[in-house]
Amino acid sequence: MNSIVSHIEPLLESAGLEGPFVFSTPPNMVMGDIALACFPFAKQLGKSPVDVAHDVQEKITEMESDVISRVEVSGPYLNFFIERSFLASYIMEEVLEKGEDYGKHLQSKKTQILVEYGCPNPLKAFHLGHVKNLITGESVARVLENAGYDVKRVNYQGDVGMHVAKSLWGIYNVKEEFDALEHKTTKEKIAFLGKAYVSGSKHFEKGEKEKAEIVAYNKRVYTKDPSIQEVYKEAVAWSLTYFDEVYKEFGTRFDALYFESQMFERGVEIVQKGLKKDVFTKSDGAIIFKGSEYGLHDRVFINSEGFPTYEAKDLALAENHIKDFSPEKIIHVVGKEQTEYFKVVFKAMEQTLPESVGKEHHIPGGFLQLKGDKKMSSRTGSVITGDTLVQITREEVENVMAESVVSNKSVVVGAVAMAAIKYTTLKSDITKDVAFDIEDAVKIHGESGPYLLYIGARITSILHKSSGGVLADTKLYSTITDEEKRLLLLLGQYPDITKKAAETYDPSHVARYLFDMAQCFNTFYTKCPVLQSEEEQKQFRLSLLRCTYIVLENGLSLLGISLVDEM
RNA sequence: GGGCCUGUAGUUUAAUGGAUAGAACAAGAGCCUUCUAAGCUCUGGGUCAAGGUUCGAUUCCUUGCAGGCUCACCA
Repeated sequence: MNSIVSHIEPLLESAGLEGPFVFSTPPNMVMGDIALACFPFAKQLGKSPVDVAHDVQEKITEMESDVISRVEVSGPYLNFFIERSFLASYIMEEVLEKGEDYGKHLQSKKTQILVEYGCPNPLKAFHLGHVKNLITGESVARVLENAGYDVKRVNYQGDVGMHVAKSLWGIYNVKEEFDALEHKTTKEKIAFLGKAYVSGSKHFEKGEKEKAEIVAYNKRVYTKDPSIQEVYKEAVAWSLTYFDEVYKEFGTRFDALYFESQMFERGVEIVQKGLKKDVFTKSDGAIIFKGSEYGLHDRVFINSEGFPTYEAKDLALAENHIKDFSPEKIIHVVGKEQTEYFKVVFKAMEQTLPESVGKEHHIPGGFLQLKGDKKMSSRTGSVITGDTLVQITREEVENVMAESVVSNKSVVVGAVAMAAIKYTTLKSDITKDVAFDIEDAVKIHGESGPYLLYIGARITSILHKSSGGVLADTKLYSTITDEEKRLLLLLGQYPDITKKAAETYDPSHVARYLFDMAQCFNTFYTKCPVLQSEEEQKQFRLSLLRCTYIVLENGLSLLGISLVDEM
């Protein structure tokens, strides 16, 4: 739309209007292709919006234009009808010419953005919340790259802290089991660690004695007590190996991995230094930052034991981010429950790390709410892990594909399952909670990943049967149907959508757009036969298919979803 | 209790202050001798409540109601 509009604007200006012009899409395609509301001009010209619309319509109708076939007035709106052959050649040429670059943008200068996401905790299960975060973070990164930013993916993993202590307690509680796992598979090791954590957590809440033991483990981790190093390091290594597999499976990778244990000492230093400058204050043996003086709330940065809290470690992390890269922005894709936390930490950071000012941003991710509207917790042990989700989804896909004969079926099943999971995660506003219903997540009908993959398979199938032949020819075809026009208009909007997604750090715009586009394609598909039509029309439609495929592929790649040839 | 956020069909959701609030699922009725029916077509059903600002409010403001998150030694 962006580009087509640039052909309409001069007409409006010669009709006496002053920009900027804000165009929209009429509610119904019968009314027109592109709309302009005349409210803003009413004041300028001292007339009612309806009169303005009529005036302009009259003037534009008198002008010669290859772009506009006619203009209609509907109340205060001007509705433009684009010349169909112009629309077709204009959009199709651009899409075909740019190919995988269609919908990409350039920034005037190369700006680096750090995107932090992932952030699982070693020694703890990789549950659905992590899956959501991983998928979302990767997609945000891709959307920003597509918008011309130099994106660096960073991950911060919590290898120290109470959760680790709980797991260690659980491990030592059944140490023989742990030892026996040495040569077993990663999956078995991880299952064990998950259980150890649950066991530690339960005992932590239950008994005072166990609680004290766990707190002692926490201290031993911090003080690098030699007696636990071997087990601790081994268990962390298991987790990290597993995470690598998960990252690969979900199609993500990181430019840098940071660990909480690395931020420990520097975190203390920063806070101690800040204490001398009165950035922090002592309170009940702890060192706190008085967020309350800034309309926020107070937080402990170093506890009364002298250990840094997560807050202090985050200060050190930020320092590392800025030292290791040269970001203009650092985006933390983290759950929205940490919104208030980040406000306080960023405020403290303004003073401990002045170069961070204006760079740190928190993108609050919604929760993954289970159907029973309970926030999922890995404490209860009744969690669904990422592996389980993938497994259940695969089974669902296999059911549907029971009859179909495709080559390399298990690969297709995997791709379709992954598309289903990713699409469900990304289709709604990033900050909103995703109501997670396992039935819904594995959905492969309606607004879903597989629906999108399906149109890709349909297109591939037709192109395959079209007796080959490269169709570089974007021959103009004069009789373009309504379905074709609608599809063309949508294809033309794709670059606007990717831009909006980057501006709002929200890939869901792309997800929903692709669904609209796919719906539109399916209507075209049922109404407009391709291979059976006569030569000139067939050529045109084949080109349109290729354009649709390009946009589909580009858009899906921003969501981290790959197409399949058949399904 | 303080702060922050959110309330849209039965469910999950969309809508720079603008046209008849748009979809998906579920429900009901149709469509496969024709490019993949994981599809298409049709039907019913919705803005938490009350005020206010505005030519115009799902959108902005106030109050109420309901829910979520958070508020010192967890991450």
